[in-house]
Amino acid sequence: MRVAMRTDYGARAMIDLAQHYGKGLTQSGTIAARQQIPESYLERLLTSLRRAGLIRSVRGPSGGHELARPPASIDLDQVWAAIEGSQSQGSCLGDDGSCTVSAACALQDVWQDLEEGTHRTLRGVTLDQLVQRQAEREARSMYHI
Amino acid sequence: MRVAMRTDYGARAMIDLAQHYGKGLTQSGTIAARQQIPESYLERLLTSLRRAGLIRSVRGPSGGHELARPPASIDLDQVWAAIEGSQSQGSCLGDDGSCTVSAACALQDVWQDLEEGTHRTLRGVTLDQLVQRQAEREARSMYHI
DNA sequence: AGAATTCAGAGTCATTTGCTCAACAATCAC
DNA sequence: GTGATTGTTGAGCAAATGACTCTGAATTCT
Repeated sequence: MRVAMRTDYGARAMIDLAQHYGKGLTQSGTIAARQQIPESYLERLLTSLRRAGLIRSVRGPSGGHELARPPASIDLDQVWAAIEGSQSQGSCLGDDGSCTVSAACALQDVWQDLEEGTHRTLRGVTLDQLVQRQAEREARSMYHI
Repeated sequence: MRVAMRTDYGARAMIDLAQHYGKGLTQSGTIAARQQIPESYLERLLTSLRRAGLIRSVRGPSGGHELARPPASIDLDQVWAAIEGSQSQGSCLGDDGSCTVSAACALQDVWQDLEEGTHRTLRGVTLDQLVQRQAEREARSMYHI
């Protein structure tokens, strides 16, 4: 039950784009270098993010990527959904969401609570909040050195 | 980010044992049949649960398993820990819990929040609560038929 | 035309999952 | 004690997943 690498990659890429929002396009290679993400893997993630309508991409020389909307209007729940995709079903739960063993399975409620809790945690955490937090942290770490 | 099959199996097995708490030992084959879990796989899970001190096992003919403590004193967080084991690290987080990319990574807080939220959801959901819920659900489904 | 960049699909390699098998150890009935 | 019955352990396997790469397009700028 841990966060997948690609979700972390995707989130970091989005934060990177948020940090440069309004300053034109950013190329995948640049993001990959800054965030230490394998480039060819990142491109694949950017595709998912674009399909979800979170970023806009331009090809050709001097092409790149940028956020499709302002950082304040994008939260981690959207990023999560874009990347984690539609692969969420809980164990004893079938595709329709009901328990495959017992219709009275009390566990399905708990597993659903878990998922809802995840969404609740991620929802509301916007990219600009993260950019701001990051800036604060960096400033604070300066003093520590 | 979904609940692993074995966690669901383990939880169901524990509920099964809770339903028969105080009525002596229950054999793995019986649990496997009732909960529709592959028996040889279940035995392996029961070992984990026993190592965690959640159940007590007796071998030999008329052997079996039973809860080591009353169902009210065991919650899903303990079951989770027993089965999910010690394999929790979040993406950009190294073994020490700090971000491998940037010490100022704002994401690590979020990922940690996710994990804490999971524990918070599971903690307090005791086996006897689940048994009770299950009974209520079954009673309700009787009326529906 | 040619270079730089994104886009798309298949393909690789290692890990994890769900699960089985076989040998072993303990316990009970006789 | 013998043998049947049950739990315990370890090795191991097939399929899925995950992280990542390669190749070859498509697109756009100069």
